[in-house]
Amino acid sequence: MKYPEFKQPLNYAQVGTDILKWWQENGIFEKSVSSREGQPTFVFYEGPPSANGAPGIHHVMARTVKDIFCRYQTLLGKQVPRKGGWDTHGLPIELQVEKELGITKEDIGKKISIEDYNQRCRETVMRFKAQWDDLTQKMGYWVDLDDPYITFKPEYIESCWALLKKLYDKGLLYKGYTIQPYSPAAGTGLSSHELNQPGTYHDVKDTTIVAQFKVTREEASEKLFAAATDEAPVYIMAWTTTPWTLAANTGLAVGKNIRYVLVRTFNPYTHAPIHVVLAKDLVSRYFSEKGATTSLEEYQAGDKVLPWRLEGEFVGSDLVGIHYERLFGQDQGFPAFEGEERAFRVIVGDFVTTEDGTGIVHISPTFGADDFRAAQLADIPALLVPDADGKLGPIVDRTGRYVPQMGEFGGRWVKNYDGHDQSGADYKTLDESIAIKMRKAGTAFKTEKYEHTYPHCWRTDKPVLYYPLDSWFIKTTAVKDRLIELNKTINWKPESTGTGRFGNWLENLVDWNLSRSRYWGTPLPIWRTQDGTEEICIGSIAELKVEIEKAIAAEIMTHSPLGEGDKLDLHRPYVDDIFLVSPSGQPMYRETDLIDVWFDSGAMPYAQWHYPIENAEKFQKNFPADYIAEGVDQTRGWFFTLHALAVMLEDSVAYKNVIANGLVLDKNGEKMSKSKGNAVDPFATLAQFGPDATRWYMIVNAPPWDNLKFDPTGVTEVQRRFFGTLFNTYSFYALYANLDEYSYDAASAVPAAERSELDRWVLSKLQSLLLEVRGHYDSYDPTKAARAIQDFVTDQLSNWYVRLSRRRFWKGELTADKRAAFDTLYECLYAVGQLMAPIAPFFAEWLYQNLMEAQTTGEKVESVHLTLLQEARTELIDAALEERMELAQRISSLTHSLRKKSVLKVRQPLQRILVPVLNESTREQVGKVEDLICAEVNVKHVEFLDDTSGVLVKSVKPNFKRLGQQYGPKLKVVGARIQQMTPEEITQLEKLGSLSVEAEGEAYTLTTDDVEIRTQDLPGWLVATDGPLTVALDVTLTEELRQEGVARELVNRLQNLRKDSGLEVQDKIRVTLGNQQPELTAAVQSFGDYIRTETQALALDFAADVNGGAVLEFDDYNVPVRLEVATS
RNA sequence: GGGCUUGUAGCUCAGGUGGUUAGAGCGCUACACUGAUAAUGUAGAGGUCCGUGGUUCGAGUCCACGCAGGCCCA
Repeated sequence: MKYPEFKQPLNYAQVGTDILKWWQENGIFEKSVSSREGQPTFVFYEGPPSANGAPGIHHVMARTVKDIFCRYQTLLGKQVPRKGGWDTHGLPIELQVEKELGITKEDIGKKISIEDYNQRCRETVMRFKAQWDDLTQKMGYWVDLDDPYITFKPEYIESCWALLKKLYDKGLLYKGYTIQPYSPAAGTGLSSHELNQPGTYHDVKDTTIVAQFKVTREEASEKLFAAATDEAPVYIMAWTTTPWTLAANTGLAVGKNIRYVLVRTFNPYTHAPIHVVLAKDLVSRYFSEKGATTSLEEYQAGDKVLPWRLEGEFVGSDLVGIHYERLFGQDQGFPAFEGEERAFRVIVGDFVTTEDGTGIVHISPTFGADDFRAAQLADIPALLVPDADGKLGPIVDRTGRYVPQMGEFGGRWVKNYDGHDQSGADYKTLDESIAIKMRKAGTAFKTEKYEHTYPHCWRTDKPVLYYPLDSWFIKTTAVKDRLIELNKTINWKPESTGTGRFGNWLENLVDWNLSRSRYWGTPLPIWRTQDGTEEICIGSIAELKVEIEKAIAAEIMTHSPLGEGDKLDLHRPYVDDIFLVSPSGQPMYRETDLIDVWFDSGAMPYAQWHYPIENAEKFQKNFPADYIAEGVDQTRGWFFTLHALAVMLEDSVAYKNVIANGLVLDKNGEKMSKSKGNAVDPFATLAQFGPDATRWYMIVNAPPWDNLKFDPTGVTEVQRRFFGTLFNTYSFYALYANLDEYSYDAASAVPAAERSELDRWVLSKLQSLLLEVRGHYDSYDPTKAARAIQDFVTDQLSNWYVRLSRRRFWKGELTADKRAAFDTLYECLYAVGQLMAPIAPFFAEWLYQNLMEAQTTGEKVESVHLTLLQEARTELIDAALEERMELAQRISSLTHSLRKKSVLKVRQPLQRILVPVLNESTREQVGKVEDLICAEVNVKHVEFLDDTSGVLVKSVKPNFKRLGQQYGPKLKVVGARIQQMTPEEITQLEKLGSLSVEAEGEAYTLTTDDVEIRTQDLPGWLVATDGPLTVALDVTLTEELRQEGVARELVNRLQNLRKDSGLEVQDKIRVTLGNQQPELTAAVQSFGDYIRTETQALALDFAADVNGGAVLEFDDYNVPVRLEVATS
C-alpha cells in the first residue's frame, strides 16, 4: 500500500464532509465512548441550548471549547459520556410565540387558552432543532444527540419537583416578598423586559424633600454630640423624590468610605437652631459661602443668608449604628409595627453616592429594591401593617393608596392612579401634604419641585411603584458560607471570573427568587389552602396521584385531570385544574407561579437521569462534573444554579473545572447582531473554510475567555500557514516514501541513538512539545496548546527539519540514514496528528488515516480519536542538542544576512565563515552542527577564532539586574564607567576575575558576574552580531569556487527544465549543451559528476550545434541545451 | 452607578517574580532562493506600551486616579 498523494490545494471543507461521513458510517463517536468502557469516567455536562432560534458563530466557539477537552480526555483513555440536552422553557419562547400570534400576556386565557398557548410554545421550542443538529455534526462537536434530556418532558419536570421537595423538606423553600416594579393602575407586576420598552421613562416634576431625622443621644452617637459646640439637636439629612415613602422609613444608609460633616445652622422654616449631618462634598449645595462667615448669634427669621459652621468630620462607618427618632410615630397617629425596636438605625449601603441628595439615603424596605436588600443584610425590619384579614402588608395597598391606619393621610392616593381631578387651586398631592406637615414639624430642611425621569407602566402610562410582591424563594443565604467555601475548590478559567464576578456575587448573595408569573415552564408543585395555613409540596407524580385520590374521596374533585401515558402533561393549565385536600379537609389550590427556568438547567445533573426518582447509581457515577464550559454571561445563570443546587442537595461542587468563555464579536470588535448585518453565518463559514481551520483559528487567536474578534481573513491565514504547511509536510513525506516503497514499522524503526543529529534534534523538540501540550490541555488552556503545536509544525518541523533534510529524502537508495529520516518524519506527523486531534478533529483524522494507509505491520487503531495519546519519551530530550541547533539556526541566519550585504547569492559557494568563541563549550557545540551550517549557507568550513588569535575586539555590557541590586542609586555611575572600559581592562577582568575601577571619586570592585563580555568586531571583516554571537564571512572567490557556482547554477536551470518538461522525479535524462562558452565548459568539466548526479543525467555532452532545444540563461551565460529522456 | 474584564506596530497577539535597545505572525517595501514553490530566506519601514500622577537608581510590568471598549448587575 502507498501513502495517498493529493493535488494542491487541498479542499478542507471537503475533508470535513468526507471524514464526517466516515465517522458516521463507522460509528466512531459511539466507539470513542464504548471502547473506554471500564476506564475512569471523565464527567462532562452539556449546558443545554435553546433551539427556538438559529445557532450563530458564537455557538461554534463555545462548542469547540467544550469538545476539545472531552476529546482530549478520551485520548488519555478516559470514558467521556456526553449526553446532549435542550432548554425548552423560558421567556424568550413565550415572547416569540406572542409576537407570532400578535398577542400580549393579557390576552392569554382570553383570546387564547393557556392550553393552546402552551401547545404553541411546545411546537416553537424545537423549531430549529434540525439546524442545530446539523451544525453540531458539521463542526465536529461530539455529543449524544440521540438521547438528549429535554426540560419540558414529564420526567424532567418530575425530577425538578423531587428536588424542590427535598429543598422544601430542608426548610429551604419559603414564600416571601421582593420589591418588583408594579403598576397599581393595571394591578400587575412588570418584568424588566416590559420596563425596558421604549417610552416608559418620562420626565416628571415631583415634590422632593430633604428630611431631617433626629439623632438619639446615646453611646453610638456620642461622637456627634461631642463635636457639637452647643445643645442644638442633631439631625441626619436625607433626600427623597418620593416623600410618600418617608412614612415607611425604617433606616438610613451611608457610604462606608464617604466623608460626612456635622454642621451647626438653623432650620429655614422654623428657624430653630439645629445641627445637621451630610456628606462633606455636598455642603456647598445647601449652604452658601457667605453663610460660613455670617454670625450665628445675629440670625433672625427671614434672613436671606443661612449662617452655618462646620463642627466635625466623620467617615460613614463612624455613623453606623446610630439611632434616630421615627418621622411619623405612633404619637402622631401612625401605626405600630413588628420589629420596631430594631428599626431607625444608620446602616451601610453600597449604592450610596455623593452624586445628589445629601450622601445619606432614606431606606424604606417595602418600596425599593436596594432598600430591601440593604435592610435585609443589616436586619432592619420593614414597616408592615395588617389588612382587614390580618395579613401583613405595606402601607400602600395594591390599588396605590395609603392603608386606613395611616392616620391623617389614610386612604390618600400616593400617585394619581384613579385619574381624579388635580386642577383645583387648593388641591394638594399626598407628597405636598407630607411636605407641609414636615415643614411645620421642623423635620424638613428643604422642599422643592424637581424634574427627573421616572418609569411608567407601558399600558396605563401611570407611574410605576416599586412594591413588595409575593414570591417563592430558595433560601440560598442559609448555605452562603458553604457556597463560598466550595467555590474556592473550583478551578475557574479564567481565575478572575471565579474570584471576582462569581465570588462577589456569592458574597452579596440574596435568596433565589423562584417565582415567575408565566405560562410555559415548570409549575411550582405547591398546593395551599385559601388562608395559607396548610400546604403541601409534591415531589413525584406518584405522590400527586395519591393526593388526587384523597381529594376525589373528599369530593373536592370529581375525577383526576392528570393525563396518562403520552397524555401526561405536568404543565399549566392541567396542573391548575388539580385541587387537593388538606389534612383538615380544606381544599388546596396550586400556587400559580412557575419556577425560574434557571432552576431547570441547574437541575440537569439530576434531572437528565430522572434522578432522584430512579437511576441513583448512574447519577452517582456522573456527579459532580469534571468539566463544564459556557459563556461568561452564565456566571449568575447556569454556573450559579448548578453550584447552588449541588451545595444544597449534595453538599458538593457541581463541577471541578469550568471555562467561562467570552463573546464572539465582529472583526471591528462590535457585537454581532442581525439588525447591524454583521452577524457571521456559521454554516457559510464552515462551508468556506472547513471545520478545522475555523476551530483552530478560534482557539489559536485568543484564549477562550477573551472576546474573539472574528475576522475571516484570520481563518484564511490559519488555513495557509498552519494547515497548508502541515499538508505540504505530509505530501513531501508521502511522495518520497512512496518512491522508496517505504512504510513505517515501529518494530524495525532505526533506534533513536543511531539517527542523525537533525533527527535527534527534532525528536527532542517533539518530546518537549508533547510535555508542553499535555500540560496546557491539563490546565484547560487550549490556546497555548494550539500555539505550541503550530510553532512546532511551521518553524521547527517544516522550516528547519524538512528543509535541511530534503536531500536525505530524495538522494539514492533506501539506506539506514534515509530510513531514519522517514522514521523521524513519520513519528513527528503521527504525534502532531494526535496532539491536534482535540482542536482540529477532521484534519487530524485525515492525516492519521493517510499515515495508516501504507502501514502493513502492527495493530491499526481505527481512528485517531480511538488512539491513546503517546507519552513523551523524556529520555530523548537533549537540552544540549536543542541549544546547539539554535546556535546553528542563528549562525545561519547571520550568514544569510552577510551574504545579502555582500550580494553573494547562496548558490555561490564560499570558503568559510569565522565564528569567534570565548569558551570551549561553545566551540564544541557549534562544531557538532558545523555540517548543517555549511550545507544551509553553502560554505566549505566553519572556522573558530579564540583569544589567541589576537584579532578579537571585545565589548562589555553591564549586567544591570545584578548591579542594581548591589549598588542601588549608584548604578548609573557604575554602569557608565563599565561602558567606558578599555580593552586592557576587559582583558584584566577576564584574567583575574575582578577589576578595581574608580568612578566619580569612588572605588568599585567589579567581578566577571557584573558584566557580560562579548565579541563585537573583527577588524577588516564584514561581521554580523546577534547578542553574544558574532559571525564573519570570508568573501574571497577562488577559481574553483567560481566554477562550482557555475555548476550549481547549471544544475538549477536543468532541474527547472526537467520540471517544465513534465518529467517525473525518477526519470533519467541525457543532456547536450552548446560549447561556445569556454568558462562554462571548464566548469562543467570540473564538476561533471556533481551535475550528472544532481540532475540524474546519464550523459552530459557538448556539441557545437544544439538544435531544437531551449536556451539556459544565467549570470552572463546563454547556453543552448537539449534534454532527452533516457530510455534505459 | 457598582462588579469583573480588555487596552502593546496598520491587523491579530506574546511579553514569570521591575533591569536600561519592547518582540512574533500577518500585511507593506526591496532583494534573494527555487525538485515542498499559492512555499521559503534576508533586510527595511512601522510604537506616546490608553492617559495622568506616584513608588523606585530604574516602570509595558507595581500603586492611585482617570479615559475608552466589552460583559454582568442595579
